[in-house]
Amino acid sequence: MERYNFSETEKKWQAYWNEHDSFKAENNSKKPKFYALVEFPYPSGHGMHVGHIKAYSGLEVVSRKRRLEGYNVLFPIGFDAYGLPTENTAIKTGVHPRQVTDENIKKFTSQLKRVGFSFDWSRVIDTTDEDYYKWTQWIFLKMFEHGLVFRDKTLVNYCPSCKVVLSNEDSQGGKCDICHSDVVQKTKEVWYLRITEYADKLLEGLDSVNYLPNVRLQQENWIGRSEGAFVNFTVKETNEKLRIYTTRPDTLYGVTFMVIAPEHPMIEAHRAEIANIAELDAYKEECAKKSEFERTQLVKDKTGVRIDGLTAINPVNGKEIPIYISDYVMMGYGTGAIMAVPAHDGRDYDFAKKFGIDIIEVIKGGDISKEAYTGDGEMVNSGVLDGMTNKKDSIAKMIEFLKEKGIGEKGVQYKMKDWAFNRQRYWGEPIPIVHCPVCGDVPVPYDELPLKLPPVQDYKPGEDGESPLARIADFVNCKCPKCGGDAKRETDTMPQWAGSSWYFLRYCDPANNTAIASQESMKYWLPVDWYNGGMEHVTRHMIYSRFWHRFLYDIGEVPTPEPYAKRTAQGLILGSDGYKMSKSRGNVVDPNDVVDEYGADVLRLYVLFMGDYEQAAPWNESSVKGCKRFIDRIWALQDIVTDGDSYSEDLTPIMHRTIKKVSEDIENMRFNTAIAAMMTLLNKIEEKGSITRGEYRDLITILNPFAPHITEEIWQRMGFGGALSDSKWAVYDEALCADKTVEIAVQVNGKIKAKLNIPADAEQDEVLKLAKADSAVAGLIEGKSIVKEIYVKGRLVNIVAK
RNA sequence: GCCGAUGUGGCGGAAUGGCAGACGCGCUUGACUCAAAAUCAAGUACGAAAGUGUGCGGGUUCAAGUCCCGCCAUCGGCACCA
Repeated sequence: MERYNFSETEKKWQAYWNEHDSFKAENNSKKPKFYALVEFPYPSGHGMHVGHIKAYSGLEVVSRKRRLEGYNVLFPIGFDAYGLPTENTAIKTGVHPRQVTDENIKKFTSQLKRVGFSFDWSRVIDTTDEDYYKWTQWIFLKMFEHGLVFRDKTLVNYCPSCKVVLSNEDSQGGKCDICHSDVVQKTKEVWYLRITEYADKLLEGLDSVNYLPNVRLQQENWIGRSEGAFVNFTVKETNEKLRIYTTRPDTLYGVTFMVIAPEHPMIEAHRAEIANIAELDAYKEECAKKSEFERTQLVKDKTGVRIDGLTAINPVNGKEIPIYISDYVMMGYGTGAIMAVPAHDGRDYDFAKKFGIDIIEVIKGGDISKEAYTGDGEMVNSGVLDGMTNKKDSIAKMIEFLKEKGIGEKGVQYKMKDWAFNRQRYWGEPIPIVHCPVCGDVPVPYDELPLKLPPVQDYKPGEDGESPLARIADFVNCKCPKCGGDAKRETDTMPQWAGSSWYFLRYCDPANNTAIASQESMKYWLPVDWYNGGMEHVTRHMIYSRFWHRFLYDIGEVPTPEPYAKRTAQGLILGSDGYKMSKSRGNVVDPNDVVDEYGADVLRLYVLFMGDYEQAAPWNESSVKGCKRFIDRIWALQDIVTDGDSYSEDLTPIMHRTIKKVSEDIENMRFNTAIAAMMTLLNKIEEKGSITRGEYRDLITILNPFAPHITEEIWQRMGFGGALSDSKWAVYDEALCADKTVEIAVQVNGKIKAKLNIPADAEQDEVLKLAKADSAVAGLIEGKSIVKEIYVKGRLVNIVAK
């Protein structure tokens, strides 16, 4: 047998699949459907990364198995091509982003094809395509129509380097997600999507889907629902209400001061009444200078200033308490004002200690002279609540009390904020809104979509934080669609998350030019049966797309409330040095290099064999060679193949066991142990020295999803008929999985003393007799009384002797 | 700080409460070769042995990597969220 020529063979089969449309999904099929989705890549200039290969290989294997099992499989791919890196490359090199994108997509496509992924290439989408973003704009307008889009002037996260407004999601940790520079706070006119209106629906929806527990948890944390109460305090001097939100209304009697955010409007409204307004202004200015990062991450010590001239009255006991401003209270959460209970809140405690404020215990159990007590206990000094010990009951009772007295009510808050939806950049979907001096914000009529991104020469952002589109007079100046008067177009574009929020819908029917996709196609394919991707997309992309999908469901445009029935996530591939792969570290592995040297099958096998699919694992060049050896040995089996479509007697149990193991492991994403099981089988076959045609056929069938090229080639050479990709998955018989004889361990008092070869179905009496007769065992139990005898079938015997 | 995950040979990692270290890498020895690579064969947790070994300390059990209690470390998410 000649050596396996992987490069020739892989090209041959890739061409074959291409010509035969082997992986084309059928929209009108009687077969059961399976929709497998992987996160479509952002086509960056660096080309693909082995991490992409691992991310796609998981569902690639599942998809190939499903096809052999008789499913009509939709396994699509596309490109999430709008975004800053492309625009920045364009600015740096002077090449238009359209051209940069096209080149990058070409590069990615060729890389993906070289790996032999079974994507349906007839359904490729590109979010920057006019026929695609037309529908992104269409969905935006639908949201506008339904009141989910609004404009507001607020403090936003602004990246001075990228010159764009960032969402909270894009500026986690106070760093720009794209360029990693520090984000600053800036007042800006911002478009928002009212995602908070969907907070509860997004939470409830989690009950109906099968997400990895960790994924679900992160989404829940992100939405951050908390239940509590709103309480109205009164400001003595102005007789106005100061409204707060608290999750612990049961501690109201322990309130000894109040704190409001530096930006709280009460200060501006009562400048005249406040004696130390200059001091407050100075503090406010100091706070404004701090970035959100400094404000939340670096500040350990509490700072603040007492408002001189305003006093609050605790509505439950009439006590007068001071009001402070401090930056540990945020304007963006709750009401921007809190009641402070130093005895039972760590932050309030720190503040009270620093400013010498009273600390009143209302829950017994801690030592408030040392620290705040946040645990449970008996209520004291608390009027109607005194003597209660259950926190839940106390809270309920207090809420009831507040309601009765008309001073407060139950309330719910979310950490999730509305989605800042505009960017001052060129390479994004234009926001289809016209600003009319008469009519206000007017949507571009649906029949004028797509609102095309004008081809320009100069796509650098404006120094003033304006979009480059603002400089294009042709684009900006227009007529109001409503009144026909002179108007100006919105010049900001959508964020990168827009196009990826609905792409899975487009795959159902990618060429449709009258709808996002036909109802028929969506009814057939949705929901996505299995979605795999990175943990880093769990809180942003996943939340956004679930929001869009749920909205489309609510207005009757899609047939399912949830887009993804199941969600898993792969672990990172680390560099061989154990660090995250990055250009700057120089530890990035290019999949092309691996394909050149070892072949696509080896690359695919290795990324799945290297460890637990969901865990991170470092790249190891030597281990890649191990997979190469495996492939070559599978190839060499052609030399020892013998006639016979059935299994040989001695290999029957392990054949059935391996098929079972591989079948089950693929479903559980335990690809590493599936491959290990096939290696074990191979070892056994080599030890035996021969393999029947039937055994070989089934072995390459279960290996096919992992290593499709070599298995197709062997299939053809062996003359099994047709193409393996059109064949059937191997079946196993549970009854034939067990070996006839087994080796069991013999323990005395839990320690292994001997081994026995016995028939698998041997009875306990028989086995114990054999065990006691063993020379190593006999001596140990002689003269002792046997307390207990345990026999675990096929495993071990344990004799407990005293 | 809160939430979650993880901790097993030289390395990546396997183990429905039932023989810890499957499988792969690496390494050692041998074969082939003038030699090397590749390939093939044997071995490979530690210990001379009795034995000892799954981050540490306890516990349950005939039997614990696995279950329970208490720690430690690493990673990830959230973070003055009231």
